[in-house]
Amino acid sequence: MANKYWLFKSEPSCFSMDDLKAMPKSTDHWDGVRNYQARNLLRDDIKKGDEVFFYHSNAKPMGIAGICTVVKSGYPDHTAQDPNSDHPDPKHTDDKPLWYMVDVKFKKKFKDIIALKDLKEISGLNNMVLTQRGSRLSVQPVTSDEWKIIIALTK
DNA sequence: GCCAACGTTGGC
DNA sequence: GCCAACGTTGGC
Repeated sequence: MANKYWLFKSEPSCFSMDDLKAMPKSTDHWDGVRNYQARNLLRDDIKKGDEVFFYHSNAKPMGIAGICTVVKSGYPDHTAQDPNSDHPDPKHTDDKPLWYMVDVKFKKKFKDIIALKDLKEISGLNNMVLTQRGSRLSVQPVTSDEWKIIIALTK
């Protein structure tokens, strides 16, 4: 099965690409997702070996900062059980996990952030989830064509 | 800081 | 099951 491509959003003031790089082994779990559509992707579709664009939202500049790699497929997001975490949810239990996360490892930071503004001007990316008006999904699929177009921008 | 778009909640 | 109200996301 070929690897797939994804895009994860984060507000860098909360967790940035540099923060991921600074973690032990440059690896961390992508916790705190509390949206069902994103949860389904984390639980069912995002697998070890997949590659992920790390997107900085609500930031200057706003755009794709680099690439990380999935090193562990979906498993229950135990931070939901920690009342002191940012996103506790009493409906999440050991028996019936509700929320999921994956582990990602820093791979590469782009020399320059690829700005959302620029992505929106590329015709091949017109149908990308990220460039859709009102798109809020924080974990989203990227097609291999979209991935190639964006990678080519960094060369 | 504003506000449009979206997802979720809860009354009925 | 509908939908208004509400809270959040995230670009601008």
